[in-house]
Amino acid sequence: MTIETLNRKDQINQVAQNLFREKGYAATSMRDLAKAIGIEAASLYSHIKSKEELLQNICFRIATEFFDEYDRVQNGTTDAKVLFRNAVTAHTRVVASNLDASTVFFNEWRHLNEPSLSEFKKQRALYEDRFKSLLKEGVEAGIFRDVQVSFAMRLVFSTLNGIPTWYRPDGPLSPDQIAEQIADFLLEGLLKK
Amino acid sequence: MTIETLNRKDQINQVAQNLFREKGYAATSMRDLAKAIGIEAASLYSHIKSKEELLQNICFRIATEFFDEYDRVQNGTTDAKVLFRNAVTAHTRVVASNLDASTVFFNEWRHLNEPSLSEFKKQRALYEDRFKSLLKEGVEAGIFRDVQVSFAMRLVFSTLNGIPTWYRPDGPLSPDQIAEQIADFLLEGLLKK
DNA sequence: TATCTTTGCTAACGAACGTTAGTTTACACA
DNA sequence: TGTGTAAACTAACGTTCGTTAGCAAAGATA
Repeated sequence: MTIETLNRKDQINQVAQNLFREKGYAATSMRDLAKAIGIEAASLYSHIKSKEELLQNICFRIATEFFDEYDRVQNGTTDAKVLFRNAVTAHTRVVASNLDASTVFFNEWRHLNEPSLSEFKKQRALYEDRFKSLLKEGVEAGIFRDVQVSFAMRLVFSTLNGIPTWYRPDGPLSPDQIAEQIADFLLEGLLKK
Repeated sequence: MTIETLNRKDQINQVAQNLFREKGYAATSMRDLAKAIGIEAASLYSHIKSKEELLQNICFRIATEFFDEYDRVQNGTTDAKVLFRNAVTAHTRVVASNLDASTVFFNEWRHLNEPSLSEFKKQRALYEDRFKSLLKEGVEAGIFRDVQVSFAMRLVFSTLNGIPTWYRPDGPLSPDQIAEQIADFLLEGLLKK
C-alpha cells in the first residue's frame, strides 16, 4: 500500500467524519462523500470496503482513544478529587480534539450492524464502569456528596458528551482549559460556598 | 374531520415519534412507519401531507411545551435559586414526559427544511436566552459563583437534554424527582461542603 | 335508496441508494 | 521500453425511497 493510497484513504475517512457529523450517517450518501472529495462514488471502493466500514473506523478509533487517554492520566494518585479531575480532563481532551469523530461516536453508533454493534456497546459499558468506580470511591471516601453513582455518572457523561454541540476550536479556550472549567463545574456546582 | 381521522392521525404522529427516535428520521422510511401501524405506505397520505410535516409537528409541539411549561412555573418569585430550580424542573418535566418527541427535537431538527429550519433555530435561541438571563441574575445577585453565563447555560442544557439517553419511565423515579435531583446536582456539585 | 366523505387499497412513477463490473489512465520499476 | 499496479473512470445492477393516481369499501347523511 503506497503513500498515496494511505493519504486518499485517510482523506475519505476524514471527510466521512465531517459529513456523518453534519448530516448524519443515514442522510449522507456515498455520492455526497465522493463529491466532497472530488471523485466519483464508485472510485471510493478502490480504497474502502463499504459505507459501514467508515462508521466502524470512526466509532472504534474513538473508543480506543478514550481508553488510552484515560489510562495515560490515571497514574499513582488515589485522591478521588484528582482522579475525577484527571478522568474528566482526559475525556474532554479526546472529545475536543476529535469533534467530528466524537459526535459520530455519540450519535451514529446505532447504525452499526452486528457484530460491531454489540462490540461497541460492550466497550462503552466498560468505559462507563470506570467512571462509576471512580465516583463510588469518592463517595465512600467521604469526599463526594452521597449521590447515586450511576445517576451521577449519567449526568457527568451528559455534560461531557454535549461538548461538541457548543465548543468551537477557534474560540478562546483550549481543550484543557475547557476541561478544567467543566471539572470545576461538576465538582463545585453553581452555588457560592 | 371526524374523530376517527384524529385518532389515526394521532397514532401516525405517535408512532413516527417513536421510530424517528429509535432509528433516526433519515433511516425511517414511510414503509417502516406504515408497517408499524398496519396499513400501506400510500395510505398514510390520506392523513398527512408529507414525511417532513411529521418532523415539523414533533419539533414545534415540543418547542411550544418548553415555553408553556417555563411560563407556568415562573410566577412571582425573584430568588435566583428558586427561579433556577423551577426552570430546571419545568424543562425536565417536558423532556421526561415526552421522551420520544424530545429526543427527536434534540437530534433530528437538522433534517427540517427551510423555512422551518430557521424558525426552529430562532425559537431555540429565544428559549436558551431565558436560561442565560436567569443565570446572569443569579451571578449578579451573588448567589451563583462567578461563572461565564453562556458557558454555564451550555453545561446545564447538556445535562438536561441528555436525560432521554438514560431515563426510563418505568424506573423508580418520577420526572419531578429526577428534576429535583438534577437541580441539586447542578447547584451543589459533587463535593461535600 | 342515492349521494358524499373518509380511509384504505394496488400500481406505479421518477429519483436516489449502495455497490459491482469492466475499462482506462498514469506512473513506478525492471 | 515493457510490465505491473494503483486509482480513477463510465455504465449499470437491483433495491428502496417519498409520493401520486385512481379506485374500492364502508359508513353517514339526505
